[in-house]
Parts: sequence; structure tokens; C-alpha cells
Amino acid sequence: MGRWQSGARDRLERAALELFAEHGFAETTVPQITARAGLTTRTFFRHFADKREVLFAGEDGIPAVVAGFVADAPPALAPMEVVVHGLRTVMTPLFEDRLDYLRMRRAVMAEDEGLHERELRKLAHLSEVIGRELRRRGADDLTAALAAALAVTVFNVSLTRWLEADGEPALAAVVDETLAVLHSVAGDH
Amino acid sequence: MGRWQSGARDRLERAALELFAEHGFAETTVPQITARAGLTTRTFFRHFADKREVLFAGEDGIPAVVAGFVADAPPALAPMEVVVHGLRTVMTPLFEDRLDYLRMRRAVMAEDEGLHERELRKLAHLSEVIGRELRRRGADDLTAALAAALAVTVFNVSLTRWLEADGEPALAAVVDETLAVLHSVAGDH
DNA sequence: CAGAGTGATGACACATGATGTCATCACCTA
DNA sequence: TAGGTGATGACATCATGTGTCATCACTCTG
Repeated sequence: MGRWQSGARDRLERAALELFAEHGFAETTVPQITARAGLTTRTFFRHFADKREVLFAGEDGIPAVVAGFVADAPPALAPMEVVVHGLRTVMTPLFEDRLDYLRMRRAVMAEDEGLHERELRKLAHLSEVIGRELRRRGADDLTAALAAALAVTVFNVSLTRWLEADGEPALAAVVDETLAVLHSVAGDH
Repeated sequence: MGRWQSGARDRLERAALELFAEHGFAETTVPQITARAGLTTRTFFRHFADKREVLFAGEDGIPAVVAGFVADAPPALAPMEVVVHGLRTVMTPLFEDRLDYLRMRRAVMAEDEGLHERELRKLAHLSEVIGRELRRRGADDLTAALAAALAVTVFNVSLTRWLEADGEPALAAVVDETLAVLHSVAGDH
């Protein structure tokens, strides 16, 4: 159990997830996590800015993936076309085969408002990233902001519905349904 | 300076706002706030669930106002028609004459991610309230969720743009522009 | 008008979250 | 093999947030 046992971050993540699932997020203290991981409290906060962040460590790469997709999309596509294409392309490989993990994670998050807040911040960040890339493609500020917001809304609504329906039908179908309803809803007025 | 000096909550709000503006949110401690208000730290947390909440005390009533509007809208209106009508009706009287206060508040919020998180939670709550009222009017889950999300998106984007433009043009015009661009963006694909 | 009840506040203790600082150890490299 | 580098341990410390009980102001009732 000496020092320099690599994988400290992974051990902390695993221990935290286990304890959150066992006793809930609020009832789990950082010392409990670090005890299970064989580390000290101080080390936890060297790897994660705060207690909530450990639940989002696995999703760190998403903004970069999404930004890359938007940047690499054919220049001729309009902002919303990029968004639709992106939702259909990126979400399935990212989530389809992680249903159990995502459901467990969502169950933990549902019982703590603070975690919900953090999730919203991650989504807002994703929206900002998309908006920035859309502007880089030539979209004006307002169009970029709205298309980015719509992307994140469809992303989140679809994922939520898919998880609540236990993964049936497939995520791609849920996304398409959400996009269709969005089209009719926003086209109404 | 004895007890029972009514208006404790107001004094706490005022003292907090002043200190946040003077020294920043993170640099202001709750004991500093309560010292200025002539109260104890414990009393602060009896009035506000946490340090952030004091900045949102003035916006507490918005969900109820919005919910009432949606509930009272003509039953014949489609969800998105209710949303559009609501945005045009509710936002101006709520914000138009509070430009200075809103800008100050936004400046404080811009320098702290935690405050930004809390604002997102308030917006998410507003979206949930709108979605619930739309479902109560007969809208299906997906339509209600999307229309509510669009309402909050337009609300937030418009308010942000209006504040960043120093209140010129009028909020109503900004809302209309945002709605127009939303229509074209979401109608594209 | 006196006394009981009610609700807000004070006072105190305490757990937890989060950060600064310095020592220490493992691993890598010259 | 000596030194450098980076991660961790150990310790101190502050701020946030909560539980608990006493105390005071105000109100209601007889």
C-alpha cells in the first residue's frame, strides 16, 4: 500500500461511485472515499476540484469530441444542419453501450440538487463550445447561440427519455423523434 | 440594535449585495454579511439555504408568475403559441425598468462559476414549471418539455443580449428578434 | 392586565468541504 | 549513483452549513 501506486485517480473514481451508490452522495464523505482508495483527503482534491467533479470525470472528453465534429463538418452545412448531423452521429457511439452505467449515475444524481446543478453547468459549457465552433464557421452570434442551445436541449431531452425508457427504443430513434417534435413545435408559431 | 428588528431578511440581502459588489462574491464571507446587517451567522442560514441564494431572493416569484400565465392562457393556443405570447407579455414588465440592478447582479455572477450554476438551476426549475403547466393543458410529455426548454432558452438568450447591449433596443424587440431567428434556425433542417 | 404560547434570533458546538504549505517518497534521467 | 521532478502525506486552517437549546419580542387569551 505504499506510495506511487499509479491509478490513484481511477481508484478514487471507483471508490466514490461505489460509495455514492451504496450510501448516497450527501451521506458519503471525502475521507470515506479516500480511505477506500488508500489515499488521503488532500489527494482527492488534487485530482478533483470538488466532491461533485468525480462523478463527471468520465464525461470530460465530450466537449472536445463535439467541438471537433462541428469544426470538421462540411462548410456548406447550415448551423442547424450541423447540429442535427452531429446529434445523429455522436450520441450513439458515446452512450448506446453504457446504459447501465448511465442509469446508475443518473440515479445518484437525481437525489442531490447540487449534482444536478453541476450537470447543468456541464451542459451549458457544452453549449458554449458548440456556439463558439458555429461562430468560427461563420454563423452570427444569435444564430450560433440558439443552434447550440437547441443542440444541448435535444441532447439532454433525448438522453433523459432514452434512459427513462430503459434503452428501448434505440438512442438514435429517440433523437430522431425529439428532432421531429422540435421541428413541429418550433415551426408552429 | 436589539432583537426583533424586523426586516432582517431585507437587511441581509442589502448587505450581501453591497459586499459582493465591493469585494466580489468569493471574497465575501457570511460573517461579514451578518456583521453589516447586525445579525449572527446562524440567522443568515435561516433566511437563505446557502450563500448563493441571497442573490436570487428577488427572483423568487418568477416561476409562480409564469405558471399563472401559462395556466390562464386561452385553451385553444398551442404550446409554442403560449410560450411566444408569454415571452412577449411577461418579460418586459418583469425586467425592463430594472436594467441597472440586473447588470450589477450579472456582473457579480459573471465572476463565480458557483453562482452561474445556481442561475442555471433556477432556469431549469422555470423550465420544469412551464412544462408541467403545458402538460396540464393537454400537451404530451415531449412537446411540453421541448416547448418549455425553448421558452427558457429564448428567455435567457434575450435577457443576456439585452443586458449586454445596455438596454438598447427595448427588451420586447430583442425577444422578437430572438424568436424570429429561432424560427428560421429550427425550421431549417 | 397577567400569563401562556409562538416564532425569530442569539449563542454554542460541530461536521464537512476546500485550500495552503512543507516534508517525503518513488521514479526517471544524466 | 546522484540529483531532479512530480505525486503524495501530514498538518494547519478557514469557510460553509447544521443541530440544539436558551432567550427575547410579540400575540393571544382569559
